[in-house]
Amino acid sequence: MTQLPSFLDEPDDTRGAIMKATYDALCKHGYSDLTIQRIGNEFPKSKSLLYHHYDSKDDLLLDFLEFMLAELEGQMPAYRDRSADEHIADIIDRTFAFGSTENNPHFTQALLELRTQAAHDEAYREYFTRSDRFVRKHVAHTIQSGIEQGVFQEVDPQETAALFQIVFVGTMTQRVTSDDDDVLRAGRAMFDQCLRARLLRPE
Amino acid sequence: MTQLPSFLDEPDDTRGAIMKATYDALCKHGYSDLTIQRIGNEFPKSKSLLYHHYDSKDDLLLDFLEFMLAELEGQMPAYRDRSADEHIADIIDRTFAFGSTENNPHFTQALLELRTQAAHDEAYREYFTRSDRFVRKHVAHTIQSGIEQGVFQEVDPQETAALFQIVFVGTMTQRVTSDDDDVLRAGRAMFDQCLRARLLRPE
DNA sequence: ATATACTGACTGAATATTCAATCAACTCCC
DNA sequence: GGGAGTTGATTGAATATTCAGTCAGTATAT
Repeated sequence: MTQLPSFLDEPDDTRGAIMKATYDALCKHGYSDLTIQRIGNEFPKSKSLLYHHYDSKDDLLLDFLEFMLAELEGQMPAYRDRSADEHIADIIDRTFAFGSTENNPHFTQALLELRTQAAHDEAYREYFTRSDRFVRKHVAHTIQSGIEQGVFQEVDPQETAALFQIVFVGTMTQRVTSDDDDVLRAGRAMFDQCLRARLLRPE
Repeated sequence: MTQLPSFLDEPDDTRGAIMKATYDALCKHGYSDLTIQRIGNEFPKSKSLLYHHYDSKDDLLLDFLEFMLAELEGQMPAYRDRSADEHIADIIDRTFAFGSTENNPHFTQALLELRTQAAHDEAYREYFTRSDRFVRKHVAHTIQSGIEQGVFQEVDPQETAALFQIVFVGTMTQRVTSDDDDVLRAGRAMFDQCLRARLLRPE
């Protein structure tokens, strides 16, 4: 039942099709073995067409990165009418479910492969720095609300969000690069306990 | 003052020299742009010699991975005669210092680049799965001691070690792939607080 | 008929790998 | 002790493959 992310299913426009092809090729071969040829192979149209829509391989991949980050940010759950602790619980759920067998493991893999390029590529690093900030702001804001609502103790929202960020990328990296599936389950259990101990207001 | 890791300084044997050359080339160009030619450029001897010692590029890189993991495991601080909470504090220190500007940022970068290959390379994944287990066992053992010594509350050592693992890879990934240097500082502050709240026995 | 989407064949550069040939050291026999 | 054979380290040049990018031209839709 592990299917293609919906946002890539049956793309109608050419760009969508190219994104899907890139996604498939990236998952199949990994970033370091990702070639225009291989993207072309996953693409219903011809390889040359890619150059009709993009100036270069770099150009294409940068657009793909933008596409992926937009999707990631779009997955951020809306605050809506829940209480802050329910919302935080949801975020934790999603953090640890991110990339699990039921939920697009390949999306996570692709994202990590892109992310690692940031080690050497200035442009990539800027994208991720920006995207991280967006996510952290969202989390910090939720924490802040929780404090105001009186459900959380008085913690520093920025620092808390930063820890969430670290745990998020840690989960992602761990899931994609290790076979040991118990680490995430166990780590989450302890993370829950720790957060409860520090964050939740005793009733 | 950010110098070469000592374990790569002035290698006397050929293998050591190849490892150093590979390390240098990897840091300089990144995994996806790592070529035999470039390794050869960092190598005092000729490029062809690499094939005398290794069957293929893959073969060489796999040996390099083994080399790096051995080094990583060797960096694990010894328990010695300290109390468990001092030792844990040391581990946290090292976790968040890992790859910081003073401490071989390139080593961390290289390690992450290798690690990401595990996403689509079975052999790499096995190596990291094993290495992770080694580190977790060490941490779990320390926690266990702490509980027996009465300095820690009764937590599950496996779960605690798992959280350490996630935070460790998260720190590593974050440091290498983002420009925002405050995340680690802030995340650590909150992690300290959370751990204290859950782990430390109130005096 | 014009522009836009699209294709398959092609190219030069880069890349991994191989090869034929030195060279230095070591062994073994007399 | 010294020559003859063996082995491993080393090299520069050669080979086969892969890759990003181009181009001349075909289809298609307006």
